[in-house]
Amino acid sequence: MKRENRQNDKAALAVEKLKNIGLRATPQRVAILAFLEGNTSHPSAEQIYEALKSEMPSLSLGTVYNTLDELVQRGELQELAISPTRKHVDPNPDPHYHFLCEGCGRIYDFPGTLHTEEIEEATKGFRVQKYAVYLYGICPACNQEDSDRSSSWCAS
Amino acid sequence: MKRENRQNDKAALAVEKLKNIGLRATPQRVAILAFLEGNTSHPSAEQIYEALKSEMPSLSLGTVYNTLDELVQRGELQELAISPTRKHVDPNPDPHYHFLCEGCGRIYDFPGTLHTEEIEEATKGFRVQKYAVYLYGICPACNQEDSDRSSSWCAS
DNA sequence: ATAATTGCAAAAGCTTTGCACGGAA
DNA sequence: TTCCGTGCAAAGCTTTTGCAATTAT
Repeated sequence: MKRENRQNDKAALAVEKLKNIGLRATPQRVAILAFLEGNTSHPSAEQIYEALKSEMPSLSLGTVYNTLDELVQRGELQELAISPTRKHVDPNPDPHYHFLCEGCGRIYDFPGTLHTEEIEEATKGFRVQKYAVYLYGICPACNQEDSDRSSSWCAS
Repeated sequence: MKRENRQNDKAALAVEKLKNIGLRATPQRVAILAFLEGNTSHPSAEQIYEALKSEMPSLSLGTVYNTLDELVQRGELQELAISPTRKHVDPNPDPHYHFLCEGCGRIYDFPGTLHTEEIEEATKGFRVQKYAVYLYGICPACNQEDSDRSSSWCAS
């Protein structure tokens, strides 16, 4: 019941958002936008498609790509080039940093703002319109696994 | 004459470098490394291939990819994911920022160091091993063109 | 000699595109 | 009713891979 309401809220929000930016509120777009609402997993198009096709079997991957493109162009979400092989999206369009764990592939949000004034003397004449900061390494969960593995390796 | 010597120097440097990192000094690798030496254009694999195939017609694109992979793995150069469609390489492996001009597609180097301590409280438990900072906007040359265009548009 | 490397071509991903049908406004 | 959006399938691009022939050491 609660879950249903949450879903309805997200769907309503999605419809609203789509109308605001001048896009038709099709079931596909609503489903995609509702899925992304408050989602911090930074999914790829494929992952969104996989997540939604059970509740909407007719959905096609092409539509996911098209919808994401529209939403990116209208500034509703940002595209991440943090993975070397796949694009991911972040429903939070505000600038912040991202961390890709090389162990599990998860992408994490980090607060952080780049002060382009710091490099202003170098950027003289350059108009910086946006930026991306990508961090790479090992997340706490995978770090833990590593120590587990080394402990057992030490103990054996 | 001078140009020839410079090329020989670069080739010699390339051979040296390859031996140091335990790779056979094949003509293909030497050509690629010599081409990249001191090159600040951040070429893609395709661009390297195009630039070299006149002087080495037998060179294949696959070899360029293989060589770049080896060099990246051994830390001799870094891969840039700044373009949404293509990977580029930078022969300078030291961390710094990059700027992609949306007007002309050129990639520029910028001095700059990310102080991960700034976000240390958020990164607690995260092991940051490397990072990338990508700036997007309009470079001075394209900016100039823009004002030229608007002036003539105003004047007409 | 021999193990690494090349070139070629095919394959693999991810993403985009074209087009006829269907549905939102 | 009109035009936008969808689904499907094909095509496009960049990158990777397999393998026989070649070559650096």
